[in-house]
Amino acid sequence: MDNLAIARILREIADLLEIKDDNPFKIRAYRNGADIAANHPHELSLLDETGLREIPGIGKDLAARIREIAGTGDTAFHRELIAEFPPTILDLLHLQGVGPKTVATLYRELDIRTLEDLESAALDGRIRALRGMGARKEGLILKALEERKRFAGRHLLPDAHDAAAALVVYLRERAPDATIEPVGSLRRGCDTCGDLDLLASGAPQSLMDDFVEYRLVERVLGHGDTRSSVLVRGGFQADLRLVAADSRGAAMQYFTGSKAHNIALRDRAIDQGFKLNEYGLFRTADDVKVAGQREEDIYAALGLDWIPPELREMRGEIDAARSHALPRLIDRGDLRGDLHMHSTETDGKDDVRTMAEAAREAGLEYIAITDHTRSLAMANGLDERRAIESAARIRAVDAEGLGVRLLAGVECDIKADGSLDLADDCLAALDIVVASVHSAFTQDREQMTARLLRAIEHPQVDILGHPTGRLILKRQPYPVDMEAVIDAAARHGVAIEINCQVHRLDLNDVHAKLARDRGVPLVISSDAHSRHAFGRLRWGVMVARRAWIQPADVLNTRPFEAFRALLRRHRRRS
DNA sequence: GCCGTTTTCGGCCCGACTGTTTTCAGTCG
Repeated sequence: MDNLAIARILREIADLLEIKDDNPFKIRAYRNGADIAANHPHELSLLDETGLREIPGIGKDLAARIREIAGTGDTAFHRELIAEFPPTILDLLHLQGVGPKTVATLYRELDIRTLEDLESAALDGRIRALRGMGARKEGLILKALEERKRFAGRHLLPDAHDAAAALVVYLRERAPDATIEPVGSLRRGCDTCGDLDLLASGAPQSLMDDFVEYRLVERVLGHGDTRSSVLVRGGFQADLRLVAADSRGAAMQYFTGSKAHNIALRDRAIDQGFKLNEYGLFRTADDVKVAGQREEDIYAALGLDWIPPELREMRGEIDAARSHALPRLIDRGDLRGDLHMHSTETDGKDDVRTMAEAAREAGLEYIAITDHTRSLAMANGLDERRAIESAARIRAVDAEGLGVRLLAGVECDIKADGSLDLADDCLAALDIVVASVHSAFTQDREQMTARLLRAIEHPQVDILGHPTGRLILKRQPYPVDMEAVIDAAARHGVAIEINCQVHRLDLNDVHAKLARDRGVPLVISSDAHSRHAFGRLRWGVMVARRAWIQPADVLNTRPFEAFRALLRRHRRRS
C-alpha cells in the first residue's frame, strides 16, 4: 500500500464521517491524516507504530489504522462505514453546492446512492419536496451534474496560470489603480490547480460586476460585495475577492494558504494574544489592528521571517522562519544550462543549431543535446553508430562559437531489465548521459526499483531522467521505491532530473525535497522538443522552490566549466 | 481524533454567500 492509497482510505473515512454528522474535529483529524499521508516523503507502510506516532497529527488511533491498512489493504473502521453508506454517495459530495448534510438527506429521504439516482430525482421534481430544499436548489443540482461532465476537476499549473493571467489583465484595465494578483494554489505553484483565486485590493465595488461580466464567463456561482465566483470557459472556476488597500497583506496571506499553513499561523497568533483573519492581525485584548497592509508585517508581528508562498505547505517552514533558517530559493535566473533536449535527429522539431540559438536567446550559457536511443524506435532513436556521428555534429556546432556551449549526449533508454540501450564504450565517448524509462510501465514495485537501481549503478549514467514516469492528470507514476532510488543516487553521485514538461514535473516537490535533504545533486531540464519550449523551465524551477531548493543544490546553476567538472564521469577520472 | 513546559480534559481557524428562511443552516474556501 503506497501513501496515496492510504490517503484515499483516510479521506473516505473523513467524508463518510461527515455524512454521518460525526464530531467535526474527528473528521478534521482523519482529513489531516490523509493530507499527511499524501505528502509524506517516506513510505508510511514501512513505519511501525512508534515511527508513525512521531509524525505530528498522527496519534494512537490513526497510527493503528495506518498499520492495519498497510498490512491488510483496508481497515475494519472503513469497512463498517461503507456498510452503513454505499460508497458511491461520495461522488455526490464532490458536486458544486452539495455537501455532507445534503448527501445525508438525499440518501435518508430518497435513497439516492449514485449520480444517476440524483439526476432522475432532480428531473422528477422529488428534491424540491424535501425540507430545506426548493426548486432553485434542484436546478442547481442539475447544473452541477451537467458541469461535472464537462468541467473535470483540476488543471495543470501552466494552463491555470494562462487563464488567470488573461483574467488579471482584463480586471486591471477596469481598475487601474487597484492591485490585482493571483493567490491560492496558483501563487503557491502547486503542480495542479483546482480553481483560480484572484485578489483585488483597493478596487471599486464595480469590479465585482465587471468580473461576472467577463466575456469567458459561462456561469455565475456567486456574486457578492467582497466575493464572487464564476465558471470560465476551459473548465476553470475563478474566485475574486475584494478587500480594502490596508488589508491587502492580510488577504494575500489568508487567500494564498495552504489551509494547513493558515491554521498553524492562526494558532500561533492566538498563542501570542492576537486574532488573524483576512483583514488583518488584531490584538485580542483591545481589538487594535497591528498589521494588515503587508504580508511581511504580519509574519514579523508573529516573530517570523516572511515565508515564500511556495513553502507554505506545513513542511517545516514555520520553524525555519522562526529561527531565520529559510532557504534562499532558486530563481529561473539562476539557471545557466539545460541538460535534456531533443533535435531533428530523433523526435525534436528543430535542428541542433536552431536549438542552440534559441537556448542562447532564453539566456542559457550551455545545453546538452540528448536525443533518444534505439529502443525508442517510434522516435527514430539512435543506435551506437548514429549516436557517435550525431555527437561529432554537435561538437562541430559547439566549435562555431554561437555564444552558447553544447554538450553531446543521449537520453538513453533504461530497458526492462535495467540495462542501458547503448553499449558502454559508446556511452563513454559522449559528454553526458541522461537515463530514462520509456517502456514496461506495468512492472511491479520490486522490478521497477531494481531496474532504476541498476541504471543508477551504471558508471556512464550522469542523470536519471523523469524518474517516476508520471503524466499529471493522465497517468499515475509507476510504482517504485523512490526513497531507495534517491539513496542510491546519493551513493553513486548520480543527479536526478526535475523534468519541466508541463505534464511531467517529475521529480515532484515532495521527492525533490527528499533528494535535496539526502544530498543528491539535482538538475532542472526542459526536455524541449522544439525551440519554443525553453519557457517551460520556469515550471521546473517552481517545483524546485516548493522543494526548498537553493541554487547550489542544482548542478546546472554552475558556470559551464564548473558544471563539466562536477559531472560524474569527470569526477571519477580525476 | 489530536494535543499539552500553565491543561490528560477540554479545547480545536474564520468569514462570506446562497437559499430557504422569518433568524439560520449549509456550503465553500
